[in-house]
Amino acid sequence: MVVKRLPVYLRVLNELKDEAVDIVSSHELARRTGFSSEQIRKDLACFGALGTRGLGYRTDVLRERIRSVLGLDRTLNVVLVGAGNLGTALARYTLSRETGINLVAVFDDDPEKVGRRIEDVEIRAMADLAGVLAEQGVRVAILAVPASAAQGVTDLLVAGGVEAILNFSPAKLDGRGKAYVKNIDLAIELQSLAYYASGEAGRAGTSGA
Amino acid sequence: MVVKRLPVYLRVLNELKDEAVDIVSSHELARRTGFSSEQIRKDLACFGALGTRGLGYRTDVLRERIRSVLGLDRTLNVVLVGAGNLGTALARYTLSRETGINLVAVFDDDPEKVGRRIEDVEIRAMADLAGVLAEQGVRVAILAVPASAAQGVTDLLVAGGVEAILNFSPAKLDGRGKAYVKNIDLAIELQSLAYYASGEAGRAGTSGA
DNA sequence: AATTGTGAAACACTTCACAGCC
DNA sequence: GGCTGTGAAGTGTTTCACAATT
Repeated sequence: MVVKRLPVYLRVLNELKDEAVDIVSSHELARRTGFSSEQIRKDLACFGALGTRGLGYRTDVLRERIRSVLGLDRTLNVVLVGAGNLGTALARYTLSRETGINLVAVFDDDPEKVGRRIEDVEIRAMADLAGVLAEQGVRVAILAVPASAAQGVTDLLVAGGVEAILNFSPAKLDGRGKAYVKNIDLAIELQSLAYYASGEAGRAGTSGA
Repeated sequence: MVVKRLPVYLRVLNELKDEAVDIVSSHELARRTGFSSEQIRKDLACFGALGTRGLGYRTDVLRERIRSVLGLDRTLNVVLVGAGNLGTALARYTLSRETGINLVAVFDDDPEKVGRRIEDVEIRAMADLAGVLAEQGVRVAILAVPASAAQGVTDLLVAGGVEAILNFSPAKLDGRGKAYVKNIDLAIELQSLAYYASGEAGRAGTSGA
């Protein structure tokens, strides 16, 4: 799928911007991303011819185009639910990097945690969730709650208008036909690694999620 | 790819074990995993016919078979490099769950952190890395260091015999033909979500990594 | 000469359809 | 009747080969 590669292009384009490189070829992008040059040309062609034959692609044009396609040219308000170890780390990670993503609030149902801050974002009670979603026009959420609570929280998020959920809990979630759910299950990733370390797989630098 | 689904089956089989269910059909597995029943039968058939026609699969047999295929029937020693926010959270996560994975050590190059403990695992200096890898027969590593350090650490890990690396740093890593590298880039996942929240994508519960 | 853009071929993965079995 | 196992068809993605452009 194309969309998984776009943020990779964006990362490289940001690096190129720092290096003050104006023009880049699909071959150079291939070297830096690990994708094939043909695939890169196909990807880039699919949102309008941008390159110049014999020369390459203008980095600034490409960067803005990808940001626009991803919707990162508009501010993206995100909430995180679950302020445990993983949730807190994810919050700090999101806040610390220039990803174009604005974490507006963190929620947890533990009264002990409510009122604390992660950097300058307050941890709020679940009761406030619907209000914040509506007020801030939040359409993306990160979920880092126990599996048993995951579907319930998902339903609250969907009811509040959230359209995309990044789910770190080990549960199969139903977006109720309204939200896209992307699962990242760390236990699954670790257990998959066991397989690759057992010697069965081909040895190659593979670009995962 | 089959191997990404095996840990999902394993999770469901563990749930079924808790529920004292002895036999399960591909349809029930489909309901619980979100995969299609045909796909499940194909997956399970690929490591030997295990089901009984008209009945289903024996959960205990299936569970042991999958654990064996994944290599989880043998103890899997894992190290983690990088004890920042994310690394620490990953360490706690790995230690807190019954994943069949044994975190033997955490490494960091910050002298401030060396000597501290995460649960009962000590944070050690990078200088100790090669020794621990050899002594404990470590073949899997988790990488949560800044992008700039990632390839250097990868080379140390590969030199020490590591065969699979779960990489959380935003960098394309080269396993030098010896190690399988699986990337999980949180920034990429978040930026991809922006796309799905912009209304371009079909609305369905999608099972990601 | 170098590079993009793209139809065609190759490949991988998923779904369909149904035979075989309990 | 219900379920597994599987060849065949379908679908989506990647690679190949090369024409078109600067």
